[in-house]
Amino acid sequence: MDRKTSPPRPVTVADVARRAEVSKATAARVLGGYGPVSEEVKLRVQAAAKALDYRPNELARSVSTGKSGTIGIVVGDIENAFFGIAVRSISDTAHRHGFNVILANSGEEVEAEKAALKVLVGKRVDGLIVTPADNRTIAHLRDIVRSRRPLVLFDRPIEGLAADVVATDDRDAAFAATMRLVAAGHRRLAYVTALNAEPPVFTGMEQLYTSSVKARVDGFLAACRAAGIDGPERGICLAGSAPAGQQRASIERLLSGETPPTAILASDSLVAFEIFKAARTLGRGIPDDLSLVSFYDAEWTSVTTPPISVIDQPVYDMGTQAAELLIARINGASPPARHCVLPTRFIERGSIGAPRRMMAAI
Amino acid sequence: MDRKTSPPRPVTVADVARRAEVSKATAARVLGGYGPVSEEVKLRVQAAAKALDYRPNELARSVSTGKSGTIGIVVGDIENAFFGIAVRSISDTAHRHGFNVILANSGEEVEAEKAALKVLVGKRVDGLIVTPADNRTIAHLRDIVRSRRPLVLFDRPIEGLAADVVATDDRDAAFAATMRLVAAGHRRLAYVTALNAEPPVFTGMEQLYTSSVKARVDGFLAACRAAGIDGPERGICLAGSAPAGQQRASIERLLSGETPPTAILASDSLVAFEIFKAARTLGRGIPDDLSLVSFYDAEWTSVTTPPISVIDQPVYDMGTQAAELLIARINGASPPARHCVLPTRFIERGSIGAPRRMMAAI
DNA sequence: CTCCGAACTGAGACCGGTCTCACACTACAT
DNA sequence: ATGTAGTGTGAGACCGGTCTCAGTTCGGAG
Repeated sequence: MDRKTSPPRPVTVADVARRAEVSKATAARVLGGYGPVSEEVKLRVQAAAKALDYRPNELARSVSTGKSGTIGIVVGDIENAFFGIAVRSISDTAHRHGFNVILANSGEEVEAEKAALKVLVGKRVDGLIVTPADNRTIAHLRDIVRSRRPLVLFDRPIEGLAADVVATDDRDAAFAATMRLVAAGHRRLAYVTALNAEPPVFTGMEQLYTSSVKARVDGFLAACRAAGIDGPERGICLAGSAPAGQQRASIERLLSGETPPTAILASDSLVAFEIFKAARTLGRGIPDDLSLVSFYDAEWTSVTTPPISVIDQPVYDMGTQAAELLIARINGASPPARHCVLPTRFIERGSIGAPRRMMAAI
Repeated sequence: MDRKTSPPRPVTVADVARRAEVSKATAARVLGGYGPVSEEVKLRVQAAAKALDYRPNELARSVSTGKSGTIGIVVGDIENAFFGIAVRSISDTAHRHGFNVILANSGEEVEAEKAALKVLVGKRVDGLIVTPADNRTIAHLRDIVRSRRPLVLFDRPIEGLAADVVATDDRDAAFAATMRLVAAGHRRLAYVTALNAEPPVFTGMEQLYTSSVKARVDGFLAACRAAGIDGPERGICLAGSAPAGQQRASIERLLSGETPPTAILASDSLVAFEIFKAARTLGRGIPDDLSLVSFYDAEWTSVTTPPISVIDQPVYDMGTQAAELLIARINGASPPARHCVLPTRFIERGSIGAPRRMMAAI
């Protein structure tokens, strides 16, 4: 009967070894499950470990093996359901393969992203999954690649970076959705994204510092041009994200302009949410006064009146895919950088209508 | 000009020391920022570190200091927006205090929770924030407390466990919300939660294995009794969670019964979401045929027609609070276990109406 | 001019694991 | 009997940091 006094100093292999009356090496073999040990000794050590309530110190293990059994995730914002599910999916897959997950939030800011990466590398994660906040400053990502630490870019490719990528067919999806709006008769289209810009006006593609958004805008513009709409760039609205208030203001300004758009493509579900609320506040009916399509099939989009048409992204699959690519590489695979593009699915609901005549003019 | 060959073996203090022509101890002092070092040597070491692109190995640091600078979070389900925000808030607060976060998902299963805890303890996290999945099996949590590792229970208190708790006034909130429904004239009330039970029928309080739900049901029943409603237990529906299909089925069964409830209090926003959809599918109008109130002010609840009345829980604050309690303890504070109860707020929207006469009868 | 203490530095132990190696000891072929 | 392959074990180096402790150097006080 051993008394259960709480040990202030955690139990180590040496403690177990002493109790089992074997050498530290032998105890370590049993506890670590690696060397050849006789059945009898094994049992004795296990008993000792149990009696002392031994808990292996994974950190010490990692420092001597060089593997941490951990993968790092850096996302823009966990609050965003899109990333929430991605994290869920990545962590499910990771656990299935015996890995753990350290999570970091960049808040879509490069500096935070850099800091997070530094910490994760410091913790010697075996690999990284990152949604890069800004494709203009990527030196820190280059460093990761150079140091040969497996890296998977999630949702946002970066050209010229030799890392695996899991993303969706953003350009095509945006193109198709825009075409759908055009087919409904719209000529005054807007694309609204949460990107920040100073001043908050679209002046050119080089402003679009997250690659997925860039691809989407590209698809949007291409569709507009294909439809013979001129000056579609004017419809691009960088609504900003930082303080929520600012985004709402941008959106209300967009909707209250002299010639407001009759149809909007929203870059993510948070923006779409703001648009939906703004439309309601301003008394614009959907789909009569305004047609709306959003990226990502967020929960709320299916229960509004009318429900919102969306471009569904297979987030869960994306996460699984990303984790699997990463883990394969961690386990030694080293094919050239792969670029996985997963297909999106257009879900038509009730938010698309024909533009009103009076508004359709000009 | 040092050529930038990628070093397969990461750079260590010893490498830096060699290059700076000082002892390992001195280099470590500079790099770790702890001992007295002359300005000149400091610069030399820093230069060497930079040239070699030295990245401190936090694991090694942790194993010798005994502190990991990391806190572990175990939540039921990150996909759930409630937990998403909690995680966000905890990780924000943690970073502010120089801590990192390791995340684990229990999927609301005790076994997974145990496993997660084991891993986190293995990684020597400095403290833990946990939403216990089941208050009937808590030996593993007891172990944590016994080992003196700081632990904060999030959202779900466990009686008799000497750990800090951050939760909301669940009983009061449920009581008040129920009273509101009663005041609207309802006599056939239901409380729907995602808990699993075999068979899926409510037989007694001891079935309610998550403490927050227990408190809420308690409040619900108390309110019903106060209103003189008899047999309110019959209104308690354990809809289950595991396969989503099962939950929906339970809810549809509840709504299609002979004497369906005229008002429902939903235990979380996911359940409410299912109820909302089921009501729509079955052609029950809200609030005419059915009044609905949900715990947690999820995004979607404000944009439905009608919008849903909710019991708003200050999740972000709860997270911050939990993280702060934990960090205080990690930093040495050791007051007796505290129980922080944060107030909820009832947000009345359009989902509460009077019961129809014909349905109100009996 | 000596002595004392403060400031700096290096040697080496230590944290808790892994892992290499040498040394039994057995067992079986020669 | 000897060779030899194989198994189990212990001693101790190692991983990459921290930290103690014993010098060394230097300035200023006595």
